[in-house]
Amino acid sequence: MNKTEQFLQLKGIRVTAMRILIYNFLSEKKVTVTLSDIENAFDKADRTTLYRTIKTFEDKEIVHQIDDGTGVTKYALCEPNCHCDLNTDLHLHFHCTQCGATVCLTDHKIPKIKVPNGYIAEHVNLVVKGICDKCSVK
Amino acid sequence: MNKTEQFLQLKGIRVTAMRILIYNFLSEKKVTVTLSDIENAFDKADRTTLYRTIKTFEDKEIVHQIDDGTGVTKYALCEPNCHCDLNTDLHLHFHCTQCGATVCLTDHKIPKIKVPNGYIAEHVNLVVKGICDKCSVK
DNA sequence: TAAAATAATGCACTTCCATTGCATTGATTA
DNA sequence: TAATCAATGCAATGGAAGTGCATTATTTTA
Ligand SMILES: [Mn+2]
Ligand SMILES: [Mn+2]
Ligand SMILES: [Zn+2]
Ligand SMILES: [Zn+2]
Repeated sequence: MNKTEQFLQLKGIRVTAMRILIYNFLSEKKVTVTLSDIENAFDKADRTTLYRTIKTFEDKEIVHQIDDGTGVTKYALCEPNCHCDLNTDLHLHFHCTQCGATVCLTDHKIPKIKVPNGYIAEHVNLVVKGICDKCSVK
Repeated sequence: MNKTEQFLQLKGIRVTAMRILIYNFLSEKKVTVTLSDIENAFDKADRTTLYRTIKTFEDKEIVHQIDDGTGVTKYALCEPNCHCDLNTDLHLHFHCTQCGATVCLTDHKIPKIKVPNGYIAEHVNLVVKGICDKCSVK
């Protein structure tokens, strides 16, 4: 049993071929991926299975969702010390309008946001759009 | 010719019955609205017309879009000194998870966000989720 | 180990929202 | 008034997310 399999088991989910494949696919990626990206990478597999696999990963805090405003949900592996559940230590996300890539800026935390009296802030989503490092040097 | 009609003409679009109605509907609202909200308010009108009216308003910077992460696009009238085009003076948006309302916090500007070297920030979308003032007092 | 229980997968179908083509109606201008 | 151009209405499309149910695989337990 290798690292990936051990990790999945530790997270309390059954270790299946599909889950290992998807997990490894995500860990090789430097950027966030959509369900379609996964579909294209595993065209033999059914979309529903991929969809449910990613949902399971989400539930178990293996991946987190990113809503970058493009209308398509992006996913990325959580960092070892990620606390998606607690909504603390939230990093920001960057969407490149040139190449379309969305990346986690894991060590750029979201600053404290002030809200008016009476409002209770529970969660913050912050997406910066612009040109990424790879596109800006071209 | 009243205020609304003058305003629309000033923005360089034809003054039609539908546009006046939708503009007034938006200006009476304290919160952002969805296309469905407008549909429900004007059930005699065709959805496409409402859709295109709001798109025209957007192009002419009469309204701005808000993506609050619910998956449905919200719209709100721009403030008199709104610069949606320049991406300057961006205010933040608040989405109440209790009543579902999304509001513009027009005098809560988005703080300067640092991005890594090589990245060029052009636009920032910031949505705070939580409990709004009306819901928190209940 | 075999049977029973539980979870994962695959297929078909649905829902929701955004968007477009095209014909028609209405407004503006020459 | 006729010609022109924009707004409206209808029908259809497309993309993405989500669900019900039968089948297959994995795990439990007797
Ligand atoms: Mn992230
Ligand atoms: Mn706003
Ligand atoms: Zn890029
Ligand atoms: Zn509320």
